[in-house]
Amino acid sequence: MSRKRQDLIDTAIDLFRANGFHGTGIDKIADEAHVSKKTMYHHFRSKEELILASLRHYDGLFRNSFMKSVNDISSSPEDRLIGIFDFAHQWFIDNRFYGCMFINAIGEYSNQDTAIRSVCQDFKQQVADYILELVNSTDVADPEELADLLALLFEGSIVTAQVMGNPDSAETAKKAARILIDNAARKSG
Amino acid sequence: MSRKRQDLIDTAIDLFRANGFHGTGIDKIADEAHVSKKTMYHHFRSKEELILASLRHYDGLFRNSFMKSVNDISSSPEDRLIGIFDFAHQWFIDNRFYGCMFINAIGEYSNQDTAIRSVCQDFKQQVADYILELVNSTDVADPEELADLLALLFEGSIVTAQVMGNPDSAETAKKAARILIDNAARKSG
DNA sequence: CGAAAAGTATACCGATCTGTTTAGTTTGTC
DNA sequence: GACAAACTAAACAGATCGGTATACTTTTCG
Repeated sequence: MSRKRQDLIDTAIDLFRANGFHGTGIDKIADEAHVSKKTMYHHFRSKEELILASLRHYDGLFRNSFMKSVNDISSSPEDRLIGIFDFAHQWFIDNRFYGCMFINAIGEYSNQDTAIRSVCQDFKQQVADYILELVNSTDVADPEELADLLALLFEGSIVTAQVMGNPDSAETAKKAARILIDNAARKSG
Repeated sequence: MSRKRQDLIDTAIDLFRANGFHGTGIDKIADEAHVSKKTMYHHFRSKEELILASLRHYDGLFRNSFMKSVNDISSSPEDRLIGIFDFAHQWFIDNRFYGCMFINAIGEYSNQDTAIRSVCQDFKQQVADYILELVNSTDVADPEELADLLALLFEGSIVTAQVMGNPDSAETAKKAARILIDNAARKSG
């Protein structure tokens, strides 16, 4: 993998997150990455290909950081489930938090571009799968249902933090998560 | 209020929702509204002013429809709270559902444009206020907290429906809402 | 009626967009 | 040390962007 190629992806991720996809031009990405436009079009056939590569790379970065953070919190599956929202809070208070890159991408390409939609859906699905994995390690009657509920809270806290500029939505979600987990455990136990 | 002006706003709302804000050009809006560009710039100083007018108008339309639907469901505050998610489901199954216009707007203008951000925040705040109003009519120990939790579920279901193309997220949110409302009532009663 | 307001179509402006081309330079490797 | 791959800067294309100007027509209303 080329160094320049990776520079382009890293720069593109930063710019897309801060200024959106339509709001970020090819020239600016190439400039900021200190790469000529020709080289950029050598590595990526089009802007859409660069967008897709950026989303895929960010997918890996994010999920890696997410899972590592949550797993490091505790060895208890219950604590890890709650820990999701500690991770969220840490994410939200970063001054370069501009919401979820994949939600934003879908927002800009809702009416077209199945490839972009697909990458975003894959990301969300994998996050949901990870949450389900954690829930499966706990003793609840309906793991799929609890996992769905927690994933919904996670998404809700992201959007609320983004729109309202309020990182505390992570704490709100955590309260709800505690109640829902307790409820699921009570039914099962 | 001019007829042409309203045509522009109506058309702009449709196009912005389907194709995004950067993804929708001035020319296309004027064409589709059957209004000349000159007239358009007579009514709106700039694209941003048209965006703001569109967001404000849609705010009114949406909240009106939302509150009317929910209030029509039942006279019981508890049923109305649950009814929020029936409204959401109806919204999501529309084939012209492209997510929440305000969330999408923030996604495109996260790094600038305080005016646009402000309109979006106002919208979300007013929806939250309405939910709190409903919660206040029920007998719970901590109305603010329950309202925050339900608002979070609402946002989560919107984004999940949008990204995953899955209107059932409304039903998932409804299940969570029932548990959270029961929990809040039990504490209080 | 007559004038002001609001409308039309269309050409134009400079800037920016994605993408290509030209011509020349660096770099790594056998 | 030569050759191919990767790179550079910069000009160029054609389209589209937001926004303005020109010249004319329709509508509204005292």
